[in-house]
Amino acid sequence: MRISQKAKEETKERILQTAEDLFLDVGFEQTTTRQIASATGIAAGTLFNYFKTKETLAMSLLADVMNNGREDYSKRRSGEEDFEEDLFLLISSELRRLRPYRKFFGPVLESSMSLFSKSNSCPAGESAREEHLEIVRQIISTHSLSRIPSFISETLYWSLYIGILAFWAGDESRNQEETLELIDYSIKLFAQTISGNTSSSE
Amino acid sequence: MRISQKAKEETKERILQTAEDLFLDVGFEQTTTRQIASATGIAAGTLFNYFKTKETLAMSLLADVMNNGREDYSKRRSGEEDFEEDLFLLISSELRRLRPYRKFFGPVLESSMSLFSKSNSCPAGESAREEHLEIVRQIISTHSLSRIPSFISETLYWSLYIGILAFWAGDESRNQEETLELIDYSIKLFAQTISGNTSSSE
DNA sequence: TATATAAAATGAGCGCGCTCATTTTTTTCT
DNA sequence: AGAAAAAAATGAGCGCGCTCATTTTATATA
Repeated sequence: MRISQKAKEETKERILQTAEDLFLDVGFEQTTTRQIASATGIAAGTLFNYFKTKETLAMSLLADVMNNGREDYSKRRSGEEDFEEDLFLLISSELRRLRPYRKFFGPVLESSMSLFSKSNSCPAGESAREEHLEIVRQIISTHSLSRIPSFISETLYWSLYIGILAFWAGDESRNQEETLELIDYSIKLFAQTISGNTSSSE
Repeated sequence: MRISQKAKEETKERILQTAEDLFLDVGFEQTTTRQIASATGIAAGTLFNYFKTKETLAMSLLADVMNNGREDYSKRRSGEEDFEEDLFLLISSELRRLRPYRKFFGPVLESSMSLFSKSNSCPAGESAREEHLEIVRQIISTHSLSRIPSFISETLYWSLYIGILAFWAGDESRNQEETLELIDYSIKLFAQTISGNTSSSE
């Protein structure tokens, strides 16, 4: 059992590596699961013993990368940041890691971390979202008190966050400066809402 | 040419009607293009002479409905509304019309009006977005002056708007009260950003 | 080591969205 | 009306993601 277990792990790694290469090379949609399988040296059907869907495979790849980004964030964080700096550090840490995968990021996340679909049956995507949101919750609770329902603040945050990712994926401005600007505004906006100083009609 | 033109229009209408029935009955993904074709009384391939993709067909359906919503908005608008009321009227008018299609709204919009993909080659979706944004631009320009770059305000708005639609599509609270709450907060949030009273760090 | 059992790999094949060479229908021209 | 040209409908077939009955391999038991 020991040997086989290890072998399986290795195969899974090999699939991920092959898929990454192909996705980067020819894109997500253009890469077929048969290509991935044969380049890995396994049968077409075997791939699906390791990953339920092509989507899941890709998301698994990207979730890993985003996890790394979140680890970077934890390490870089000094604890002295204010609310907005803290959020900025989180998001920019993720984006830094995601940079090489920008090319096929859009198509994958569209369906995997999408705003729609209650349970999209892609556990990697689900947990990536949950872990990201958990950090955001912590940032909120350490830095301020939210007077608004948590389902509201989470939905608002996730909308803005996905919006940032989407914009970033297609941002052709030099060094993605426009993305940085968008992040700034998004965070400022979110901070204001969270802190509850709604200026009109209450 | 006259006769055939009219016949084509009718066929297109019949396809749309059949598709609507099937999408409502069994859902978007569960309905096959072959089903739609045969229920309409045309060959499988013929359907694609009228609509480039299954997606386009569905989006065409929904874009129509959203156009109606926007017409409702224009009619209901008194001109006395303030900025936030005006936006609320726009969004709620659309949602009222979309209500019957909530069931298959999510899956379709996910790919058709998505935040990702620069040009998704679904003209109906593209123009629905453009027309919606045009109204928003007008609302902004009549009610206030925006001090922020327009690509920022549009991106922010669209993120929030898509977030609302997504939440709404899955909102099981009585009368979608939670959606109303989300709309309120989203608009308030957007209004603050637009008006430029960013309270911190400038 | 031989046998029984469980785990993993396999690839033919399904149903899907969609294409395109061919056939059928409609329009135009004399 | 009949022939030529243009437009539209057709359905066999492609390549895709994915399934599943079968075969192959690894493990446990004696």
